[in-house]
Amino acid sequence: METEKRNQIATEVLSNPRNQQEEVQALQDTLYVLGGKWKLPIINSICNGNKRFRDIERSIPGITTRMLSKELKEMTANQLIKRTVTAETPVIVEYTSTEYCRSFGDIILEMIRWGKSHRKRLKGSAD
Amino acid sequence: METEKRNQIATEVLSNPRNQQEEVQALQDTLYVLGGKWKLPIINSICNGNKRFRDIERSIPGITTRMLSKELKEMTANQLIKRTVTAETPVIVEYTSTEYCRSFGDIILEMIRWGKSHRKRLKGSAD
DNA sequence: CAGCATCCCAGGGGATACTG
DNA sequence: CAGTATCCCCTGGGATGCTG
Repeated sequence: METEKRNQIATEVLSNPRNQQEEVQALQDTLYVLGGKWKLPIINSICNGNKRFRDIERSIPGITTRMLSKELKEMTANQLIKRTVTAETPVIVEYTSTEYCRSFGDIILEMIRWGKSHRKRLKGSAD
Repeated sequence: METEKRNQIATEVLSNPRNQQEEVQALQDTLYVLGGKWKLPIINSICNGNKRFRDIERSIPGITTRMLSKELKEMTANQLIKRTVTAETPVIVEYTSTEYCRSFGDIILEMIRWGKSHRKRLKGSAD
């Protein structure tokens, strides 16, 4: 194996230390926005067309109403999603994704792809 | 705006409910492996060629020795990185990425890209 | 259905100090 | 340099129950 050859994620960009600082910051920014266990699954769910509270809830294994409620509120405040109330006798609330929200699409796709590729490893090997 | 047109991240795949279950699971798997504040920055750092403890530490703003130590140990156990001891008078330890580790490359790239694009928004708007 | 309120706990994670 | 050890706090997040 070539010890010389540095492990690099990308090409020239990352080899520049000056750039690396930027990269790290950018990465941490993203991690900050996406922090927590549920934001990405929620975004994913809504982007997939789920609009109603219960629908979203059911589409995400393991989430509780409390968490969904909290995140939804926070994400609405952060312009990630839009909350719309339609009827009011039996209240109908709908959540939809904003452009901002959809900007996570590629990240989510990559993560789904990764998850699929490595599913066996998660089960196969002892922790 | 077309209410008909579902917000979709991808094309045909996601429109199938059967598939969606898989996607969610895959997403959550990935989130599980990558959980926490530091794993991705650490992976990124090591993949960028940082090998020594101090170097990695310095390359990640905000991380503490404790956290780095903990994560490094865990990630070594999980085959994400490899730990090699060279000299022993002044102990020299080097961390290098495994193939498995590098499989996160695309995710990291996407997140860096996102972070760069949305930097202004993070500062511009009040939380 | 669409949530809010409460209770409660594990553990993620920071600060600081110490060792080989 | 390369960590380990403690102390300690906060909050993410689960369970459960209640309201409009």
